[in-house]
Amino acid sequence: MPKIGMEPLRRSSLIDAAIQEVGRVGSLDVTVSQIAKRAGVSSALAHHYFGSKDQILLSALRHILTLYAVEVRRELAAVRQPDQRLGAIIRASFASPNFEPAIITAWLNFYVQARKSPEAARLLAIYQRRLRSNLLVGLHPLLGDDAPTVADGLAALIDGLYIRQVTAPGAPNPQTACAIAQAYLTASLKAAA
Amino acid sequence: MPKIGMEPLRRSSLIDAAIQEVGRVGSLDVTVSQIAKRAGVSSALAHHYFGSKDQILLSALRHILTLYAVEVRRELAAVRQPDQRLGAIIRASFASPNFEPAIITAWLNFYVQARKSPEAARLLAIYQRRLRSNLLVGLHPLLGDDAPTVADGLAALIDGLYIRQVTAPGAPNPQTACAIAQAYLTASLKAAA
Amino acid sequence: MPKIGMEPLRRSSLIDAAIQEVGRVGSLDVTVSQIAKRAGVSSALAHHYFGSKDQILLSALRHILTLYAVEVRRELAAVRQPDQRLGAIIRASFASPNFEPAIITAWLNFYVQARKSPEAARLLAIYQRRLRSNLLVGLHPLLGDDAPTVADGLAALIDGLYIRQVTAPGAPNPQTACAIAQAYLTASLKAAA
Amino acid sequence: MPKIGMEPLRRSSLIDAAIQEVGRVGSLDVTVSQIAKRAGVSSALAHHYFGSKDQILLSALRHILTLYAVEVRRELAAVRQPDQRLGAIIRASFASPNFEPAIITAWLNFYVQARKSPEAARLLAIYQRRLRSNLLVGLHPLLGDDAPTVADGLAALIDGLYIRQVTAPGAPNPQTACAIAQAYLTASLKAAA
DNA sequence: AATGAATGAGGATTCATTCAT
DNA sequence: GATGAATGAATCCTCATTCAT
Repeated sequence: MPKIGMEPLRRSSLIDAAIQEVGRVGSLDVTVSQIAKRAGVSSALAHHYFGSKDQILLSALRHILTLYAVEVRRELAAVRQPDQRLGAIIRASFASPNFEPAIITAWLNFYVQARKSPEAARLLAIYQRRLRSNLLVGLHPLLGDDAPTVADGLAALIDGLYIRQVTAPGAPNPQTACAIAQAYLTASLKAAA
Repeated sequence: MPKIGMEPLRRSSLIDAAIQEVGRVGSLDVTVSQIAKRAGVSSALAHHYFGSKDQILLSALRHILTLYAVEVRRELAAVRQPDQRLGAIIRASFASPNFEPAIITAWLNFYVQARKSPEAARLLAIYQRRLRSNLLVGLHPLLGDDAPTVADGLAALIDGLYIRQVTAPGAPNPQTACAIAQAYLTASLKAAA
Repeated sequence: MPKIGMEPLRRSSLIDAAIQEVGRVGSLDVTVSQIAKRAGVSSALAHHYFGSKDQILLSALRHILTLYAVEVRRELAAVRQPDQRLGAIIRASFASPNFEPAIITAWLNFYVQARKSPEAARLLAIYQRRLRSNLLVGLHPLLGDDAPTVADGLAALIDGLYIRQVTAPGAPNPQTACAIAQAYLTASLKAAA
Repeated sequence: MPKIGMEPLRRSSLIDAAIQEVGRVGSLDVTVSQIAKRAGVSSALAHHYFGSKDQILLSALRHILTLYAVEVRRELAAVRQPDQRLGAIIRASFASPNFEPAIITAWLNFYVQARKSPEAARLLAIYQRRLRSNLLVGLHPLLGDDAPTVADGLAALIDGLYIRQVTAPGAPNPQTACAIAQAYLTASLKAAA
């Protein structure tokens, strides 16, 4: 068993396991043992690699944010025209890897964790700033001074549609959710014109 | 000391204390002792009145939902014209008692709790249905078959604006948040026309 | 069982149990459970009253130092002539309550603990200062400037005789140990004359 | 890498590391990893060479006792007259290699370990017997039947002066400590005369 | 009605030790 | 010879909950 170079594999599978467990249990009240067992290792090993439960959860948060960032980058890379950037960002937010219930549940819980852990708060703030900035880049040429307000609205709408996937029974499916956000954008632009 | 009719007072102050503690700590990881201490009683008494910690938290959730329902009713009662119902509902969602950070934080945490506790899920589902139904009553005359989609969007936007108060640094203030939601409504109606 | 006013009784029996366990095991590697079990309570209760294992051990240290101080005071109170003070102090150091193996072992371990815990170091320093000061009060009229050196020697001799009770097989018994210390004093005075 | 004859070097550096760590931490609560890291090897290697943590500590104890024995032999070898043997033994006890804080702290802790480990107790007993015997050889010609008592006193005084280096703030420096022990000897002889 | 006393169950964390390479 | 990988067995500590008064 003990091969060399196990660390990255273990870290990765523990992070995955943490996200899945948070998704399964529905809260951050998961034990290190549960996470470790799902990853197929002992809880001692989890501590060996991460130092503490908090670090495991923080790494999981970082991973989730990375997944999201990857999706955004992928969608933006495919864009040819500047005015399609906004659509790309919206699509990224509803793309499948980020939109699984476990991931959404984890995300929801990390909103909570950010109220306790400064480091989690810092990471989420980075995400928030980046999203806002991305939206503004797309909105400013079209709306001028009205851009910030629409950006705030769009960000809130995306957030709301996102977490309602797991908090509101009968929430719209991903495609519909995406369409609602796109419609918000279209309507806001039309209203401003 | 043993006064008559202490029970409702005790229950009420314990519920308030629970909400404040959840708001202060930022998560449901509050101990019964913390809640009891804030309410000025022993933790044994908290159990005496509520039976368990879960029941305390559920009662707090019920209380929060009631506060919201009261606000909605108050706003709707002031409405004269049917087409002003939607504005009333939106206003209610951003009215001050519901919009304090402690309450929002508690609300956010109850979204989490609903993933673990069927009873909490049931209560939240009632709230979601009522909100949706209220919105549909106002939207249907104006939008026909498009009403459900706009209702979903509006509900999501309200939710998003709400939780971003505590999860997004630099989120719009209550008035602006309310204005954004109203603008969404206006724009959606205009776009449909 | 649950009567009122249990706290002082529990604290006292836990402290006794801690000293006995340290004496039995021979080191500070005693578990809170062992201490609690000997005191006839749960380990949770030990934590309830003391907050942490360190606090239990520190309280035990305080108790030991108090026992010693009591003995010194008792012997000094019985003294009529100033020049008998030194003999009283020496006697106190070898008096029976302080001279049980468990107590000596605990004392030895607290010397160790003082190298880790500032609070333990502080308490031991107080004991050292008080002993030195007591010795100097008696020695100064007799030896003048030579008093400090003899005081240091006497303190060291007492310490050495004390811990050798548990570290040197075949160490002199309490009476002999006491006589050795008294002889040291006599010889030092004679040598100075 | 695999060099021939690494074993004695590894063992030696691990023993040194163990003593230094015990001195640094102040107790035997040092981990094998800490010791191994200080010695620049993996903890697995430490086990490979010593078998267990206890064996590492026992070897360190043996090493300390050897250092002391070497010092005694050196001082005795330099002695010309039988009546100078006692002075030589006293000097050896306060000679620099044995008198570093880390060594003294380790020594103090080994007194503790002897209460748990029979093997440690055995080693310390050998040291105690040898010291006593050495002292008696020098004292008997001078004191006859009084020799054992003075030997016990001198041994206790040396022990006391020794450990007070690390347990009593403001303890006499090595030279003064040595002088105190010599003075004890002189005074005892004079008193007996 | 109210509480101090008490505990069982459980969780994070540490660490000596083993093993495959 | 040397080590990274891995774990079982503790141990401290917390907390919801119960109970006698």
